[in-house]
Amino acid sequence: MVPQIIEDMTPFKTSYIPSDFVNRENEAKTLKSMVSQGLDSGYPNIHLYGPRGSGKTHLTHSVLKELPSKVNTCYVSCLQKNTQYKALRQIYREVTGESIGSGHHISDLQRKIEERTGAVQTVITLDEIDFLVQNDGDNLLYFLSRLENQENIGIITISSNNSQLPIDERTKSSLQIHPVTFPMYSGQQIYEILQQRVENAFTPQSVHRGALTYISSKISNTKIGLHWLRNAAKKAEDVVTEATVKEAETSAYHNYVDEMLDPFTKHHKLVYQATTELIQEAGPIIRSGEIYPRYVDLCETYGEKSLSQRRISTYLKQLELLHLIEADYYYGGRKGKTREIQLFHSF
DNA sequence: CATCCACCGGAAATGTTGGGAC
DNA sequence: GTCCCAACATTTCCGGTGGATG
Repeated sequence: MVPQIIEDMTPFKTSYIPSDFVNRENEAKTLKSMVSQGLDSGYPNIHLYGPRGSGKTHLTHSVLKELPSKVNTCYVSCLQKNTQYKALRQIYREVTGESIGSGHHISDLQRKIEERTGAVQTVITLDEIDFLVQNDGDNLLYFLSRLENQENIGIITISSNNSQLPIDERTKSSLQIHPVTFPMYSGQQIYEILQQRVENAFTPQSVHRGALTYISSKISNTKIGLHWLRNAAKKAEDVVTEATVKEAETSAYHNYVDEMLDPFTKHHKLVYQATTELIQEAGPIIRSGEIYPRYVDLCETYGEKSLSQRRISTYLKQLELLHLIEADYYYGGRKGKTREIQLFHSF
């Protein structure tokens, strides 16, 4: 149900792309000029890097939307498409409009894509690229870097974790990547961004200045900010005050976590639950070795078959890439080989 | 200076699944 | 159908790590 004081929910949907990007004017200009250069003199490959909720994905979508329709665009979120095959399948579907089953050989799919992209300008966006590279190495990027008619193909990779693509030098140098860095929003900038959404969505005078100031002082991730405002609006009678906002803080963060974990498995969620439980009980820092038995307990209570410790180790790594947890690695020393884990700070 | 901590993380093995060729 | 193949999630196996401790 849409709260009373929200006139138009659209600016609060995750799919909403604002027409102008407050405080991202420079990055927008850079990206636009790089991509439009591709139309006649060859597409550069671009790597976007910046903190979560700093506008990388949204800005990319808005720039690609403005390309003429003769240019093929594909968007792949590597959270789910974390192997070469799965990503290629998605690319094939977006380029041709036909979907393809799962039982083919990678080389068949590669050949089909090579045939289709040779003559047509194509821009491929690989969002959350770290998840694919971590799981499957640089096979996909290597293939893409070797496609015929490179000047017709633009690759945009997006990462919140690595300012450089974490891949083999050989592949990297043949890709010729132009980095674009998104700085973290300041409190003032977050304030302005949220205010713009509020103006478009809420009834006039329904959000106090103090409410926005409080949120902006706490976070720099716009995605969390939007969850926060939405939750505050649900709780509010007729006006969102600083008090309303404080009341909504916890639930807003929970909603954010739910959204981040949505594309992942039940076991990722159980690992996260085990971690937060332990942190609540035993202080802000825990060891990876404590998490596994707790996770197994949780599986038992929910009637799930638990996965191996080795598997959970990679799931923990993924929670780290999502910036839900932070980990310090020890490779020996008195503590042995282990990770010290805490919840992610500095939102 | 040898030993120990404690699990990281690479590599190979296993089991399941869908597809094409016959 | 049957057979073989590759993709994929997961398990199994195990070598490796370096500061503190005695």
